[in-house]
Amino acid sequence: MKTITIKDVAKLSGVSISTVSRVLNAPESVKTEKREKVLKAIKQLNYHPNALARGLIYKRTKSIGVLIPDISNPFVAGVIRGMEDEGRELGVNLILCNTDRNQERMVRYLKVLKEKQVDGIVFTSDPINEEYYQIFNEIDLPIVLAATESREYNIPSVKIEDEKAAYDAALYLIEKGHTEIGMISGPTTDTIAGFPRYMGFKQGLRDKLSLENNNIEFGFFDYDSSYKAMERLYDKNPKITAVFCASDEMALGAISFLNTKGINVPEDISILGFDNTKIAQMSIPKLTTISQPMYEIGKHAILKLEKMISGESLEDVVTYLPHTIVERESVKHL
Amino acid sequence: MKTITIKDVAKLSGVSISTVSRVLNAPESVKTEKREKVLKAIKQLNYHPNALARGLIYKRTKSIGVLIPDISNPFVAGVIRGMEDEGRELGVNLILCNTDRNQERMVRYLKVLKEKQVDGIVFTSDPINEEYYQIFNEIDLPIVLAATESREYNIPSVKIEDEKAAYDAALYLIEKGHTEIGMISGPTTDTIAGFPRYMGFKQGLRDKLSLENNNIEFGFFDYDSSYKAMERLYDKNPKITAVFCASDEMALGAISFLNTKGINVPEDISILGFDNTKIAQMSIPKLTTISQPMYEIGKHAILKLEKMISGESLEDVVTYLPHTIVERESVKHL
DNA sequence: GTGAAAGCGCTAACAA
DNA sequence: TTGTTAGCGCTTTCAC
Repeated sequence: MKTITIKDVAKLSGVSISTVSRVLNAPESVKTEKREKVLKAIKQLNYHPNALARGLIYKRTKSIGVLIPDISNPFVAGVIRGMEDEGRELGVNLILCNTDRNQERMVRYLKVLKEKQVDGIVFTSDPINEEYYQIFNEIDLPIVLAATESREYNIPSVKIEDEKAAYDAALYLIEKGHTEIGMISGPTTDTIAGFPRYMGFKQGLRDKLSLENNNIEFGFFDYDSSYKAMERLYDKNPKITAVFCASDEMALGAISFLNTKGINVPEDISILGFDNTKIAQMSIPKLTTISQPMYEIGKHAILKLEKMISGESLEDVVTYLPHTIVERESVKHL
Repeated sequence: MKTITIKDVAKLSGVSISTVSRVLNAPESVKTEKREKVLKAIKQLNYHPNALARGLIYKRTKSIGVLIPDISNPFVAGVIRGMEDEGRELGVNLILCNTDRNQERMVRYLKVLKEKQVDGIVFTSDPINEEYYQIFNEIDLPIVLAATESREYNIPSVKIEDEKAAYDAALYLIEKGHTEIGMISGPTTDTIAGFPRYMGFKQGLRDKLSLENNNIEFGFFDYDSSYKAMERLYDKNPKITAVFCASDEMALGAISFLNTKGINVPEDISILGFDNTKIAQMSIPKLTTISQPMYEIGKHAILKLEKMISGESLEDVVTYLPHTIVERESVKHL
């Protein structure tokens, strides 16, 4: 299968390759008659310009690399969806890379992305440490963080205010009449979704209930660890009437445990989730949850990255998108 | 930020660019001393070979385009996960394209993928019609279908045997003692996940129960339409003791409806799902479901595509991966 | 308005 | 073992 090039088009239409190039890039600069001939030849030969050759000249590939922990995580998938849609709008494609939080793998990906001349990188969802920062630096590509941030290294980012969201979560539960409130938190070593939500929650209770809350157990944002955390929490304090979970999946784990004990949600215990992924609408009961604008986070991240790539200045390096509380069925007003 | 090239490395290490190229591609053919010098220069300059220039010569980019309906669909995400992992193994990257089943969008994507010189395409999850076939033909790139197939056009594909899976689903329910069985099917116009599952199910009941089943309602594989379908089904025949749903999400929709009626799953009515996505493990009750090997489908698709790209012959154009039944809690043995 | 030719960064003969 | 050079497919001066 011979690859057909601009030369073939030129020959068939009886013009020079420059003219063909012109009808591709500045059609008005070519006399109508010739232009038509060229266009016809392009159709006839089913010619597609070679983006590699173009990229070599333009130094822009309209491709960007996306580093994510795992595409099968619904939250991540939601963010990616927003990125892809915005990418289509802007004519850029996404190269997907699952890191599984494996640093070595990330370094390898970054290397091939650099070689493939991607215009930029968006890094999603994971905390940034000194080492990551070094790696980003070395690769020397525009980068934006989506659903994560890095104040100390001043990398552009898009996310919600997690601490405030958790604070609001606490307030919401209090408003609903709860005073004996528990939390299933992510690990506090997680500086994005763990620690800030933990802190925000505690602060909310301190401010409104003047109480130092110790009804907190920990898991890893997933179903199983949360199931067990709920068990511990219930053992520790069965008088709890509401628990705030640091992710929707955790909320489901908690509900599942309570279900085995014959404890009803929300009649006996209220559950408040976090994320508002699709499962929040499909569980029984449907989850009341802190909604993160996953799709918007993705869109904004791409938008911001494009600005960086094209050298525009950013209005704000760190942008916070608003969270909301989506009320469904898992929290009861006492 | 000047892009540094093979020339810079050559100059710094005092050799010709060919030598640099050699240490990159056939290190043993270069004398140790020079090789070390070159390697040192590469490190020092933080040089990354330009994959565009390479691709221009090799006619191979180690990138492949992935056309999916929607990444936020957990089934699709599972398949993509498998593809990406296999891709990493083989050193190829995935360019993600959400089509939302929009043909125009698909055509545009295919065009830019062609221009970007991807080595091949994997098309996921949607039925193929005459028009699609034409489009694929025109683009003239190796293509494999994942979780879909096209017998008439003989396009290589990887999926399960949907009809047999649905047949097995019917048999399973019968084995569990059910005789009054319903189904919530996808649209029969869907030639992949709709019609075959519908047919397989009916055939199962015919073979084992000698009965022409009419307890079938239709939805679009999603929660809401299935919720309503379950309502219709229950109105039509409240004596049903089991229903087979054409997707896990549908199963959840059905369960949700039953729940509002105070009908317990599986005590009063058993529910059998399809897919075995993550939600099947997180619902109450946990879903007994027909498991599709999403991850494996993805891996195999990439493997097969790579074979086509490298000109190897395929053992089988159409490959069927085995499905299994994962027993959890939503089906009761009568 | 159009064509010839240089050059993007690299690999692969071909010489030496 | 190494260097020189042509050429991958394209855009872009620079003449005409």
